[in-house]
This record gives sequence, structure tokens and C-alpha cells, in this order.
Amino acid sequence: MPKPRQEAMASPSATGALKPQRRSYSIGELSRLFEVTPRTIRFYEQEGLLAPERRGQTRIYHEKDRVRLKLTLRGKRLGFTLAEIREVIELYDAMPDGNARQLQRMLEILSAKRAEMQARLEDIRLMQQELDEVENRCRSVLEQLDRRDVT
Amino acid sequence: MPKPRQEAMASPSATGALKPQRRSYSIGELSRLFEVTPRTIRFYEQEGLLAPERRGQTRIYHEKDRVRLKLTLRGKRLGFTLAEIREVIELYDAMPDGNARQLQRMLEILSAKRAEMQARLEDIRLMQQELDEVENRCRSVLEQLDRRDVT
DNA sequence: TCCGCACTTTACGTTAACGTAAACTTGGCG
DNA sequence: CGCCAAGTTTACGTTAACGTAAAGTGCGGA
Repeated sequence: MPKPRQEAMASPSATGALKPQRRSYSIGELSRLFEVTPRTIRFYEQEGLLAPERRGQTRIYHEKDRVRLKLTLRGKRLGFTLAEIREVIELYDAMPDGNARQLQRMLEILSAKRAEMQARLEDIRLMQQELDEVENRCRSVLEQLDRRDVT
Repeated sequence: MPKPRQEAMASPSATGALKPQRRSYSIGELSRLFEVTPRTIRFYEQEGLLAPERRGQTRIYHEKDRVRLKLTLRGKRLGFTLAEIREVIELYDAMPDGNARQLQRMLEILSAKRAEMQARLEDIRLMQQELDEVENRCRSVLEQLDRRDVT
């Protein structure tokens, strides 16, 4: 996996309350910012993950779109499909007009997602354990080699 | 995502030191155990992730294969490709004949994987934060509705 | 005015990770 | 013996998530 530069790594600030706050971005700027191709960004729009403003036929992205893209890419890194991510994102900002029934449904979905994240956390924990084991075996073999060289 | 039953959820025991310890599994048993299709298991073999014994033309899986499959599925849940997983698995047990050069390379790869896991952890943390936020907004809207109903 | 660059749409191509169907063998059992 | 369930190979199909190429639009600068 290639190395991210700007947005890709988490910044210390929590929820982007007071960030650069650029008014808008072109598709090219946004693509460089997150190290994805314009094609990818257009594809995400087509899949209902983004909905940029249009000036003529040109797309104009704002903070809201930037946040959505960030969420999308984060979701992808966690192995979610675009459809699943869209589900969460739709929750994220389709709320003001929510009736109680809808909101209850949301809470259920949130709870499910939360459980998934917990499961992933456990996966990571176990994976790290195995990395530890391999590393230990690896180092012990290296030690053996050293000892043999010295004696 | 479908719900796992047996092996899929992490058991309390750490590294399978003293598990059921069945001698062997058929492809069907293994597939039920992990809730994947036989086709998937054969595909993983074709991709170099499994290498079961053969009795005639029939595949026989042992503990080693079970562990590999478990690692593979765990990797998948974390969004790794089969190729990446194979890389790790090859490290996992192609070590005895390692020269120092090889072992150093392994340690590098391990370090890289470790960094990736850390990044994923951070992703999860952020994702959980956002789930919290959405839930809070959700609950506050519900509260408003309640208040309105009561008054 | 013309250039070049960044943007656009349309459409076909590609890769990973399996699903699905067909046709074949094989071991146990009534 | 006959048959069924569970295994096998071979091969083509499918879906998600983009890549890539072609052809057109819009605009700020020399």
C-alpha cells in the first residue's frame, strides 16, 4: 500500500472543528489531497457517496464533501464496501427530518456497526499477537545464527 | 455481513495451544466450521494459502491448515488482499531455513505490517468517535420529539 | 485568437474473489 | 449390486471498484 501524505494520516485535531476551512476544492485538488484519482471521486459520486455542487458542468467540492470522502476512504481501509459506507454516511446527515421510527432504526444500525468495529478490534489484537510470535521466533533464530558465528 | 458461529468469533484461548485437537478435517467439515464454501477453500489453496494433504485425490486438512484458514479469514476482515495475507503466512512457517539476510527482510515486513495495524487501529478509533457523534445527535433529536409529544 | 490545461461524459477494459454448472470418481450401506 | 452423498476437476459467469481511452467543453494567458 502506498504512503499517504496530507489527509490520509489522522491529524491530531479531533473532529475538524477549526481546520484550514477552504471555501471549496476542484476535483483535482481533492484528488491530490487524498491521493486518489479524479475517476475515483467521480465514481464515489455515482455511487451516492458524494454530491458536490455544480457550477455549469464543473464539480465544486466543499468541506462537507471533503469530510465524506475522508469517511469513505477510512471505511475502505477497514474493509467496508462502498454500499455499507453509503449506509453510514446517509445516516450521518439525513437526520433532521427523522421521525421516531426512523431514528430508532438508525440506532439499531449504529449498534450493529459498533459491534462490527469491536469485532475488527479483536481481529487486530489477535493479528498483532501473531506478528509478535513470528517476530520472536524470527529473532530467536537470528540469535542462534549469531551464537554459531561467534563460537 | 452474515453472522459467524464457531471459529469465526474469537475464543478466549490465546493461540490455540490446547484446542479440540482433531486429527483431520474434510473440506466440508472445515467449510462448516468457518462458514465458507468448499469452493472458497479450494480457491485459497490455488492461491497458495493452503496446502492440504492428499489421500488419493481427496484433500485432508489438519490443524496447520485450520490455523492458516483462520488467519486468512481474519486478514480478509481487516481488508487485506489474499496476496498480502499469503505474504504474511509464508513468513509464518517458512522460517527454519532462513539465512540472516532473509530474516532481516522478514523483520522489516513485520514492522511494516505492524505499522499498518496501528493505522487501522486509529481508523477504528475515529470511526467509533463518529458513531458516537451520530448516536448523540440521534438521541437528542429523539428527546426533542418526546418533549414535543409531552407538552 | 489560439493554446493548453483542467475539467467533463461515455464507454469499454481489468482485477480480485469467488459463484455456479457440468461431468466425473469414490466410499459406505441397505 | 446399486446408489447416494460428498468429494473432485474444468471452465465459464459475476460483482465491486475502479482504470483507461476517446472525444468534447470552458477559460485564463501570450
